[in-house]
Amino acid sequence: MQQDAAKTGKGERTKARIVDAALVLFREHGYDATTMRMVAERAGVSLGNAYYYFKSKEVLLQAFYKEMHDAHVAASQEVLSSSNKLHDRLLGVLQARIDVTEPYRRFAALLFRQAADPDSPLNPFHEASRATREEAIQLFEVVIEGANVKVPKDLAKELPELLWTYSMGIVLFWIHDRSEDSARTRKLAAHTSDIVVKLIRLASNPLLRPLRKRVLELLRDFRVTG
Amino acid sequence: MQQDAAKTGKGERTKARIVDAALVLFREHGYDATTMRMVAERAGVSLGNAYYYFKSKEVLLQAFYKEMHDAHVAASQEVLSSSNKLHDRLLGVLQARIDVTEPYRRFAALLFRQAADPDSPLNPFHEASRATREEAIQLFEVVIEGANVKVPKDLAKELPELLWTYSMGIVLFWIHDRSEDSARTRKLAAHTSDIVVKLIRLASNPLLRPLRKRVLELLRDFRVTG
DNA sequence: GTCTATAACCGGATAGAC
DNA sequence: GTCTATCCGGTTATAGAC
Repeated sequence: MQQDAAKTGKGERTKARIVDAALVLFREHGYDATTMRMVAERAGVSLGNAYYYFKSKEVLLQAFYKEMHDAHVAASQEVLSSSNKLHDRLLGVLQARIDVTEPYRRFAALLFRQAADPDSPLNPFHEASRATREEAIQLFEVVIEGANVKVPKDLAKELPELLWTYSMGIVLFWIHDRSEDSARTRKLAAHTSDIVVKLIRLASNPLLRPLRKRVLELLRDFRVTG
Repeated sequence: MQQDAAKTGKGERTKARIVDAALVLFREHGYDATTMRMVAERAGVSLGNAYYYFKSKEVLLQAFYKEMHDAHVAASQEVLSSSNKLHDRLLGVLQARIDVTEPYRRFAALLFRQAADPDSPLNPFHEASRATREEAIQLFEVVIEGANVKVPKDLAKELPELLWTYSMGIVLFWIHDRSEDSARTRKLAAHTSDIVVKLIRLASNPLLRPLRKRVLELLRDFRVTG
């Protein structure tokens, strides 16, 4: 938490060495085949020492997740700065994620599995991962802000989180997608993003205001996240 | 696979003893705290023997899942035979599940976590669990069949699976729900089931036929299940 | 070929000395 | 903060009984 920018403490460096070792080994052998003993050895520390810094093997995955997220944001910049069409922007961000995470599909499955566990720190609804989640949602705020669409204020407020949820659905599909170069997921993203944009327009229709109000209220009331 | 109805083979009985032991211990101590050695001892078999019948600790959970499903179907019968209103029937089935599974919320989380793994036999999209999944979807077929609603044929065909998916969403919420007696989930089910019924009516509107067609086509094309 | 038992392995996790 | 030694439990190898 607190940390001198000038001299990075010894602990910090050791910790970084362990993370680096884990990332390399995870990439090379996969999560299951990578043992904590291997991680410790590569990092040049003892097994017990590795556990001093990381309570479990599982939490080492978080580092991996963070890395992927950063790469995703970077890869999204191109579309986001070149088009103001909602559909292009949304689809572009989805495609960027596939591009970036494609080599790590098996990993993503692990992350997803853990995320499904209510008690896991990786759980996206969990307090511990609030920051990560909010960062991910922010990306969709940018998607909307830069698009030339008019949506009712009430909907606009919830839209980023809704789109994030939608994108999580795409990820879920992708995890099960065995097609070459994730072609099926790419197709799915292309088709559904178009529909999502249409649904946003539909939901913005004044005639549907009562239903929309109700759904949005529900979302607020039952948001799992505090 | 093949098995005489008359004399249950010795193996069958041993297998049953192991499942029974596991279910009791899981209920009593939870999944993690229950060791395979405990299960074996309680079943009166050796550890190796338990593994002869069950390839892993994980597959023992399937027995638990099956038991819950059967109980859910049974508990659903009351509403299904007493009302022909779609909303009542749908909500009734959702409530029945909460009633039945309430004591096992922590378990359900484990099942869910495993189900999220593409390679797990518990994965609802996995070939191995096709039968279980179809059985679950069938329940929603009954929900619709006995209801006095008119929906376009194309939608009717997909509706059971759609409702099943919706119900899985409720389960996901429930897993994270820490409220007394799952009160929040019950409220969520009540509110959303009402909205779902309204959405079905909306989607049945002739004006929305083109969009509906498109969404349904998408569902068919991208069904994860073969 | 169907079933059962014993012993060992392996790796995640912890205790406690320095 | 770091190490060594150890535990613990899922899983496997293997040998033999029915």
